Amino acid sequence: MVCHHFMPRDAVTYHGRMSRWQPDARERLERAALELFAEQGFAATTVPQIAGRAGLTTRTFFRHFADKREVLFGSDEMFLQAAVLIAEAPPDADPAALITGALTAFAATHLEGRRAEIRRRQEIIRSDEGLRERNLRKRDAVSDAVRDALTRRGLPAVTAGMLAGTSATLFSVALQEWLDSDDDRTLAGIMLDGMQALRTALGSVPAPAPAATQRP
Amino acid sequence: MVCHHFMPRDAVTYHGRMSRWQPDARERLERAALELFAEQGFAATTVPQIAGRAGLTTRTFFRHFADKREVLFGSDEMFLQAAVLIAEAPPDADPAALITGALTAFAATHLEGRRAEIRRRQEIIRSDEGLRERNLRKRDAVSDAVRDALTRRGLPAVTAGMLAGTSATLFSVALQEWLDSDDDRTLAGIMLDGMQALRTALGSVPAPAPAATQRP
DNA sequence: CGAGTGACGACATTGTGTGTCGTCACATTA
DNA sequence: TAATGTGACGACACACAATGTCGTCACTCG
Repeated sequence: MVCHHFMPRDAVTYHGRMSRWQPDARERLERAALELFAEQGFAATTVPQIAGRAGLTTRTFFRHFADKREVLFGSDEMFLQAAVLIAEAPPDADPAALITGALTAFAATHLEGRRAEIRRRQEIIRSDEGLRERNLRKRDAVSDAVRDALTRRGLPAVTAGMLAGTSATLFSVALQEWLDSDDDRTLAGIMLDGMQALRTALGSVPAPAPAATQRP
Repeated sequence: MVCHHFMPRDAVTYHGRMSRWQPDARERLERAALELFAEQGFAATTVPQIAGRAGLTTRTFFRHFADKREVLFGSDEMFLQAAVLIAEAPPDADPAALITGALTAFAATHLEGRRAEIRRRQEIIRSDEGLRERNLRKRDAVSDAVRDALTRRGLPAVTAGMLAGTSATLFSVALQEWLDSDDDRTLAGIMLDGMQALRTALGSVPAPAPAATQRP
């Protein structure tokens, strides 16, 4: 019953009319969460803390993000664009080249050049089990999208699944290597190297006998 | 302050001395959870319900499982045995054959022949977002173990990472195909097919020019 | 000017997960 | 046989996550 009739907190800078609330609620929540996670860790910060720092309520936090983890992955729809690149490529392109092409293009657009920033984010994710799970889920969503794109191109289900999974692996391994390295190797370069490494490791043997039966 | 001095519920069958509590608490919890999940879905069943059906308390449930999801993955340490197979193989074996060998051996030991049972479990997992996440996390743990095993064999980091990720993908894709199919194809066969499909999809082109630059 | 919409605050409630303590069967040792 | 762990569990309390519901207000659009 006690409605405080909130006026927007001190309006230091505003142009035009004043809304009842400051805009950018979602972005404010993301920033506040990132700060608090860096300061005291993910598990130790509560949703009320995040909302409080953003000048909002707990309920509003959950209106913008499905759960506490999601605030770190909220602006990640862009990852699905890799699948779009594959779907829109010329229909006769080689699948493997398609994948490395989409991945390197995506890297050049969104990742390349901001290694420090991404490294900080990855550090937070690595620090918490739940966040690692969510990260895997996001990766899997992209893999699913890639698989569908490849399937629509006429590839058989198993092939599409294997290629999609491989692309997710390639992205993940290359990203980790890129973040761990101190020199200025380009992410795209690491990706090409990774793909080549897999090719040689896999192609070295044309699948002879049913492999040494190593049963205990 | 009200301790009920619980004696074990009706001891219909028991041999030897009677403990204060029935044994197999963990197994009882797993069975009760599986039943309830099948009856009313994962999200709709609460931990108190599970514990109640098992004749235990909520607190005891969380002594055996870290969270509600884990009750479905509790007896999965066996998956790590795939990594052991790889680590113990002769040091000069081919990495790719090593992976398919370990995977098919594992499948033959634990999966092959109980498709219906595994299908029921997978159905529950597929029905809930949180369970899918946890499933991915388990898969990733195996992948990590495989990567370490390959690294200890002297493979470079990127190659080990790519091969480990590929093995996880292969397992996942093959398992899904196996569960979806009605005929009696063997899981090991599907795995070999999947590996071959990836090989041809990847090896078909020796990486010519830097791939058609498909930048929007 | 009046109805609709959308974003938010306020409040209540359920469920998850944890800390803490007491109880008792069992094993160990004196 | 008696004293002393130890381990598994019940009982209780509690913080926090997440959701449902309602009221308030600014902003539209007719």
